[in-house]
Amino acid sequence: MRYSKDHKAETHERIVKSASVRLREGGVASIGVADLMKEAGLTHGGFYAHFASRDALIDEAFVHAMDIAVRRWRKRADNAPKGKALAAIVTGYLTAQHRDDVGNGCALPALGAEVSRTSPKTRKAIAARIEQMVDTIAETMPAQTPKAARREAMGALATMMGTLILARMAGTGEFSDEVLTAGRQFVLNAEATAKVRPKKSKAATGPA
Amino acid sequence: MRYSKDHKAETHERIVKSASVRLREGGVASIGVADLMKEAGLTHGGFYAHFASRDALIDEAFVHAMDIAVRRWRKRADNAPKGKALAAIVTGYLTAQHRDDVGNGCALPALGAEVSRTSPKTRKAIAARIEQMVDTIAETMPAQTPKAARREAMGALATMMGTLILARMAGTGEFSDEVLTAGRQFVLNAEATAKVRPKKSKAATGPA
DNA sequence: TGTACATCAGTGAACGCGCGTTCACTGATGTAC
DNA sequence: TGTACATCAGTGAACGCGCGTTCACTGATGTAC
Repeated sequence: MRYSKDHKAETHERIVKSASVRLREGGVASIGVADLMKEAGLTHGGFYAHFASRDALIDEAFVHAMDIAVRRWRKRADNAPKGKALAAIVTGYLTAQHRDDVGNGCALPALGAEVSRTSPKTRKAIAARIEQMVDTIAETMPAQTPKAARREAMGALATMMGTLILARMAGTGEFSDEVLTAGRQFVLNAEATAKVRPKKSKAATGPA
Repeated sequence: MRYSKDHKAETHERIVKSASVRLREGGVASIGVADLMKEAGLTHGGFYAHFASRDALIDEAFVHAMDIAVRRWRKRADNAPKGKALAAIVTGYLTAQHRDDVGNGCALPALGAEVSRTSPKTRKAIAARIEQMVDTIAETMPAQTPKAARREAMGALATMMGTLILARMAGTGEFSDEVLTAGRQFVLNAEATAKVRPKKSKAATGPA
């Protein structure tokens, strides 16, 4: 072998990593083989020693971005103070900094719509990772039934990513900041209700 | 003139309309000049009698998609039963049908991430329309202060669009359906809390 | 230990396709007389 | 009312650029002897 035994694997990973940043920043269209190789300090011809095609790289970049996101959610869940984990998570997630750094931010708001245009295999891999995120958040939820915790986690996750997207659509001004604030409040409000209420929320067997 | 006086305007609108559907369905990358003109029953050369460039059309298509969305929110708000408007809106918005018909669905979840890649001018136009949506929803909110209603509306809007995106990322199976259900519950939970609580939610001056 | 050979990550020129854009032309209709 | 002319939405061939992909080649290193 020309280089140390895992030199190739390292190069491969370097390409996938920078692809996953660009993917989040500029979408699939922003990924160019030549650009990416240049960023990795190589020339474009060598690309095909690592990937069967541009599409194959894109699939990997999607999954990689999701993997990073899963890891981060787990970290957030682990680090959060017992009892008010969600508050800590939301506060850390819905920040102006996160809004303004798409490339290094969460994969969910960045990739959202583009996911449906990937291969079925990749879509499955992505769905599996979303489930992992949901489960991770659900663990931090104050008891209830496991199913209720899962529902709450899904709602919170959807609100967090939705808020970030909406804030990004709104730009970087006052209005956008207000969206972030509203999103934080909204998650915490919903959780407060869930904590207070009895298990079922459907029928008129509520407290009143 | 060759055709009736507003024939050109009609053709123009037809192109923009089908572009806005494709835009939501497949993103900016899916918009091809030749394809679009064919869809309008014309040949590609005529395109430049209507638009300065492909980018100019894309800008128009973005704004058009947002306009449709604004109009729909207003309709929903107007048609909703007094007192439980949000429930009606959420139930109508977070459906499997809406999830599965991206091209004719709401612009927010479909365009999300791509908005930041449009021209500053278009981004401003989009932000203005988001504000209109927020105001429309805020009107349906049970009193409180106007500011609180606005916040609630933003949170609800973010949750609805976020849920739709998350459900789409999750595919079309059971898991995805569960996401929709969770999103509906989450919005209603948050609203229930807001209704019950006194104005301020910051300090420890709460009910307990 | 030193030398010849094999390997293979990486090079860079070249290819070819898709697609946005241009342009000379067409022909149906409105207008001037 | 009829005829000649001007207009301009639309046509379709052609251009050219960007970019993914291919391929013959390189040269540094590991391995065999």
